[in-house]
Formats: sequence, C-alpha cells, structure tokens
Amino acid sequence: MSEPDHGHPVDPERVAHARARLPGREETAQLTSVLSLMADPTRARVLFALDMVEELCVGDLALALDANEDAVGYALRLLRTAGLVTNRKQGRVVFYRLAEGFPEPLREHCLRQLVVLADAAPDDD
Amino acid sequence: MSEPDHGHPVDPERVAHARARLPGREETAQLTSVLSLMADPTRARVLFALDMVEELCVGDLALALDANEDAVGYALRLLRTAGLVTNRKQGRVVFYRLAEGFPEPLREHCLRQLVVLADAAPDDD
DNA sequence: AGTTTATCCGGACGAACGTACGGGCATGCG
DNA sequence: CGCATGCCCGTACGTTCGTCCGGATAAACT
Repeated sequence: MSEPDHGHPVDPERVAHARARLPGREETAQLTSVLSLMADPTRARVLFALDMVEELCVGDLALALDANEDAVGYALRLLRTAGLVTNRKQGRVVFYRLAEGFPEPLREHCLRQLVVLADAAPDDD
Repeated sequence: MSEPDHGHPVDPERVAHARARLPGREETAQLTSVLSLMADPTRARVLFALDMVEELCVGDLALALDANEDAVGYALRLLRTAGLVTNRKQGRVVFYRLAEGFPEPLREHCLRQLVVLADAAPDDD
C-alpha cells in the first residue's frame, strides 16, 4: 500500500515533536516557491549580478552572464512576476534591479553566503 | 534574433564588473543543484524534521509530514543520492538523519533562517 | 516454513519547466 | 515618415520531475 495505517509509530515522541514544530503546508509552499526561483542557473546568476552592480539592462545582463537574451528575458519575467526584481524603462532600454522588498535573508544567506558553499565544496559528489 | 551582436553594451563598466565576480558555470550548477533539492515541499520538510529530531525512520517521517510513504521514499532517495542524509538499518526499519557533512551554511541559513521568511512575509505575491 | 511488516526498486504516466521561434509594440534615428 | 533597435509576449516543442502502481527483498513473528 501507499498509505499503511501504521498501527503504531516507532518513535511516537519524535513524531509528535517534529509534527508540532514543522512549518505548515502553506509556509513550506511559499518557501519552496522562492527557493525554486533561485534553483536555476540563469536566474541565480541574474540575481548575483544584480546584487553586485545594482542595475543592469537586459542586453547587458545577457552579456554579463554570457547567455542568450531569450533565457535572460524568461528569467527576468519570472523574477519580476514573483516580485523579486523591478524594472525601470528609459528610452527603449529596460533596466532591472533587485526589488525594494527583496527578502534580506535570501540576499544575505543565499546570494552571498551560499556561494562559499559552491566554492569550498569541490567534492560534492 | 536571439543573440544580437549588440554592437556595444550600454554600461560596459558594470558588465565587466559583474562578469568578473560572477560565479562560474560549474559553481552555479553545484549551488543550484543543492538548492533544487530544498526547493520541493516534501524534501524541505523532510530536512526540517531531521534537523529537529535528529533521527527518524521512513514510516514515522511519513506520519510526521502527513505525506504518503511513496513521496517520502522518493524524497529520501534523492537526498541520500545527493549525500545530504544517511541511513542506518536496524532490523527491518531504516532510520535516516542528516549526513555528517551536511553543509552547515545550508542548515543554518536555509533550514533555520529562511523559515522566518515564510513566517514573516504573508504578502509575498 | 509461511506470513506479515518496512522499505526499496523500476517502469509508466501526467504535469510542469525551460528553450526556441515568430510576431508585436514602443522608442530613437535618419 | 519609415526603418532599425531593444524588449516583451504567446505558442510549440522537448526534457525533466514527481507520483502512482506492481513487484522484490530482508527481517521479525507465529
């Protein structure tokens, strides 16, 4: 079966303990949805770049990432929709930057701290 | 075209600046691959649970998460393959826990800090 | 020994994701 | 005023991911 009735847990205490403190479905969904956005090479690098130079237009962004514009455009679309970046249009050029309300923990922990993880863990397997 | 030759960047300075400091393709791939593992509700909650109670068997884990065993089993398979969790078999029960070399920044920043993000940002949209 | 329990494994299916392409809309320039 | 540029949008396609289902394995209990 997929869902055994499981007459009795093996570790009722721990189950209860975990169950009580575990983030709910919605909170988890929120968290994972924003993590999903960073869990893509193009989007991650877009955010990295914007965190460094504050503002960039789409074409320059593609140049900086050495990616094609379609990919960057799509990445920006999702990030914009999620409210993580904002755009300012000047002439026919559109500049992007990290949104005002960009989650600080995300910027601090994922954009900056976690890079050292990739840098210091060559044997990730 | 998808890849305009872009005679000249708009902001050559910023492009160069970003380009120089940007993490390479491999590092980004590593980072995103581990982030992808957390960017799933089931896997994220599995890690949360294991971070809290140290050790749990598959069945109890399914109970704690209120998910079916198939999902939990699949989640554990991926996490195990990635080396993020280890298992210890006692009788016919298999206990899982976070791996020894579980990336500390990940545990500290994603498992613990980022939850407050989900908790403190009801207007994520 | 046979049966039940706890888990793992592999394949099939459907859904979501990312990419490539074509067209569209504004802006700036000749 | 017409053409080129920079970017956005919608669609179609291929790939990847997660779930569901059946069977297999190993251990404990009778």
